[in-house]
Amino acid sequence: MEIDFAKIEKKWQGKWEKEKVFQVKDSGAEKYYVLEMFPYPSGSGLHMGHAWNYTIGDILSRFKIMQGFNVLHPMGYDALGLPAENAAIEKGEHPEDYTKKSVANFTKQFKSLGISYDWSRMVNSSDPSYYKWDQWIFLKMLEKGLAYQKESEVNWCDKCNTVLANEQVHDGKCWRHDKTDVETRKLKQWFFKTTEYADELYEGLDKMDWPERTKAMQKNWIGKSHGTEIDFEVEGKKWSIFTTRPDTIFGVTFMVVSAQHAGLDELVTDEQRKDVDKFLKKLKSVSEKDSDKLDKEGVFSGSYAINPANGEKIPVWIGNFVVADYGAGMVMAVPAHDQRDFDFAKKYGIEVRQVIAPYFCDKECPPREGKRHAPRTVVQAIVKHPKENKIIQIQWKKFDWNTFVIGGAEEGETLEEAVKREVYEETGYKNIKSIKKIGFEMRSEWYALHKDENRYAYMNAFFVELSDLKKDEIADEEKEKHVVAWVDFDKVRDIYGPVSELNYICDALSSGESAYTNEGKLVNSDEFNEMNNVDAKDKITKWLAKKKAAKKVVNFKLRDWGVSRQRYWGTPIPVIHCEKCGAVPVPEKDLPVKLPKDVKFGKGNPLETNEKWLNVKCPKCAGKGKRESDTMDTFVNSSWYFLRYCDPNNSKKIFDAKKVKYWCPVDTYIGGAEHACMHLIYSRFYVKFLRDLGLVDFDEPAVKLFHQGMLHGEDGEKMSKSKGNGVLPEEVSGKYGIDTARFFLSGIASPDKDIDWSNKGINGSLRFVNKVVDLCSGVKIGKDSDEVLSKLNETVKNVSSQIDTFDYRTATIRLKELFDLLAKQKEISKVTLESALKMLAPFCPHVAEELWEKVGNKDFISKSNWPKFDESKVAKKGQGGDLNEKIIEDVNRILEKVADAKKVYVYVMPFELAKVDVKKVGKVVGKVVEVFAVNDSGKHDPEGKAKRAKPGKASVYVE
RNA sequence: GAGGGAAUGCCGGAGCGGUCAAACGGGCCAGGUUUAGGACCUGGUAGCUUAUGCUUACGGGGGUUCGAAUCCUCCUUCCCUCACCA
Repeated sequence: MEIDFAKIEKKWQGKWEKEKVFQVKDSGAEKYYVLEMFPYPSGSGLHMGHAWNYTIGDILSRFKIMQGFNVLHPMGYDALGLPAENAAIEKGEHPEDYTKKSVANFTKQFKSLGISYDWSRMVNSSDPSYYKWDQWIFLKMLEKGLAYQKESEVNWCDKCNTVLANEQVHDGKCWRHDKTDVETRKLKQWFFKTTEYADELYEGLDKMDWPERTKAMQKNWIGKSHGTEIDFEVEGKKWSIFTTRPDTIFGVTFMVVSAQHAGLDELVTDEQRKDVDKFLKKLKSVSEKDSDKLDKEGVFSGSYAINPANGEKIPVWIGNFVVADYGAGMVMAVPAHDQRDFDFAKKYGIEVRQVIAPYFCDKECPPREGKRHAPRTVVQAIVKHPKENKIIQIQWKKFDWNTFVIGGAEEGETLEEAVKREVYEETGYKNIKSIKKIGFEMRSEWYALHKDENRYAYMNAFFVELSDLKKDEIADEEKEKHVVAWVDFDKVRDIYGPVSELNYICDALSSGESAYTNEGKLVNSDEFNEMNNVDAKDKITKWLAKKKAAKKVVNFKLRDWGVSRQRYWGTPIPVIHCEKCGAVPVPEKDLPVKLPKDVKFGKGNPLETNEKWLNVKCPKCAGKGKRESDTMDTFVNSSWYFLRYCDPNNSKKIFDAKKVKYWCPVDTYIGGAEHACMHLIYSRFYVKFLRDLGLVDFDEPAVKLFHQGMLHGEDGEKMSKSKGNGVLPEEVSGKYGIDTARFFLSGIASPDKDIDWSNKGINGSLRFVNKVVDLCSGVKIGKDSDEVLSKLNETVKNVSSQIDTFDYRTATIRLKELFDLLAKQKEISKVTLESALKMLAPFCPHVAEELWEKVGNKDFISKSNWPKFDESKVAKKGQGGDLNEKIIEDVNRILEKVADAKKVYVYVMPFELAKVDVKKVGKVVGKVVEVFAVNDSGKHDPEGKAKRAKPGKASVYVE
């Protein structure tokens, strides 16, 4: 039988619409809310990639309907935005008309895809009846102090001709124009206080069933960090400096203030003014080109700060690597223990003061209790051969270890002198070319077996170059102790005996000079010396707090959301500026503030070209007023649209709280990962705000989030008009049928992966669909074989859970297997055929409806009940079936392998399975066997041997 | 630099402690059908070899276990996100 895809698609789409198959009521059975991110209706229409995105949700939605849920599956348009306005500028078409046309076109295309949307609930954000509520929320935010205006440096994209939020700046470029540098401008802007919810936005993530990477991205973006605020006095003014490393306070040798800091001027002294101006000028000219590759640069401001820990006076520098609006915009620099500070200090010759010593405790000979020993200073020297690439290894005769040249420093001796002396004493070499310190002083602790005492060493490593091999005979006493050997420099890491600091020394030697950022013991830190630096963080904070110079704080990277845009096609901000009263909110009864149609596009903000709209009376004093001409960021519109779907036509309220309570939160939300830090954070913020207004009773917009992958063209490239690799749903539909394409795409890979379209590949799916059609027209209805029954039940079981977890790929495979088997049968029952068709329905809805009807049904398969499965009908393939039997089988097989065991413990889970017949098990092998039952918490497992016990499986422990 | 994810035949990808490595698709090879092509059907696609057989194989090294593609650990490589956040 041939199938006319175009014909049946039209037929069933018509029927679904006419019979309102997918329209839902706001009550009834258990609800399920499937949502795909609503699209921006562009003029170019939908391509196959879009179609696939929405199909992913459609499959889930249809499945949930058949499972008996009351499914809300709506669609709408995020219709405000720049492209419409740009089209207006380029083609002279009004954004409103452009949008209307695009929406109509999209809707037509959507409908021809046969997706299970309830079109009666469509929302369109460009409709005043929608954006009225954007304005209403704005007023509420204003009321609660969450919307505010401030003059600030903003991100400006020249191509968009408007301001961007921080989230919309990627890599210093505009998120829409990845070749356009974002500039900073000073403007008076409206902000939403997202920071008010920073902590909740951060902490809430842990509890959410969202993809790890999305949660990680959001965490990263919000950037919560615990630290200490330490007060430094700078020229008589208090600066609260944020740091996560209070333990390094004694190592602060300078301060760095951001070159962009607002209070910079006050810090610059007259003598330094010239240098500073020069520096700032240079920064400006560089940042345009390659701001990412900037070196750390700076200039001395002339001011000094007082370190509250020790009263020291330290210089304040101006640097290009400090972020102005994070923390205080000034940092305390500890060059010894922060790489950036280190680089900066080296460049400008500032002191590097060590306050943390790398600490090593010999694992093989750890210090013993009660055997204290006073610390002593020890030097180690890597001595290099004057000509060859070799170094000296001291091989100790009495103890089985090798070292570099090593020894204690004597009273009154400098470290260099000690090195010289030790080299001479141990090796006899007397002409040294250079001595170079390696890394920082260390702390090393071990138990010296031969002396029965603990050693605590202040260890210093040196790199020593000999100028020649002239040497004196060494003392007999030394000769007895060790042998001097030359070994390859490359093997430096292998030639050393059991001394734990080796790796640090070698790393420091090979990487050259750098800051030490790991853990260690405090040094040069007064009363905190020899304390572990991690413990010291808290101790020092408390100590400073007592002096009223510090407090523990939590800091966030997240900034407030700038929502003002200098463009036309957005939601007008409902504010009127009055000379007397300032910014006055438009009274609620006057909402919506509609966009005037009569404006001029081209230069500047179009809203300012309509004088009649612009000039109004102040609602407060009735004096002269001017409307706010900025509009809101379009992410405002998409932050709450999913709530409006629950009650889309309400003209009195934003929505009926009862309806939202029934439907929300969204159960499964599907959309691109690119929104992880924009739309998804904003809508979480909105939900929290609306919750605190008492309008909703949940904390997060969506229970589950799924990021679909992108559908690429056959060449593996992103589908685009310019590349000519786009695939249009209309064409596919005509050639293969939209259902065939759905089935094909479902079967390529997991829907969260990027996949490539393939004209060859779709043939395989066409073959399958034809096979199913042939089966339905040719098969003899009769009885099922056991094999068929088993396969059917197994398939129902698998496919049900696979659709739930978006494992569409495996589900299509199971369906192929099932239909393959059915096609081979002489006869099958009608129930079996129908069940198989039902499972096919979410993937191939039109074909399934058509065949459902062919088989003799009058109703819709889309509304039929999802088949149930019977575990007992699934054949035992050498396993399965009775768990008890299976476990006995398992155990016996294992026991045969471990024939020489004395005693065998068998663990089973869950608890109920303890009824495994012990005798039966033991008899087979003739061994002592004990069976334990284990529950989930590991109880009934006194010896902790059953860690590996898994439900339905036996775990064996052999003695 | 920080965080997240991944590595399995020619390719896309299943498998998530024992039954079982390579399901399922694509590609390729051979045979059948066919005037030919397409479509369709059958078999093959690590090696020995042609059998209801053995060997080698799940990025690499260690480990846990009676047993590891699967769990732990280190390393290598790749992808994504944020990156001077103190």
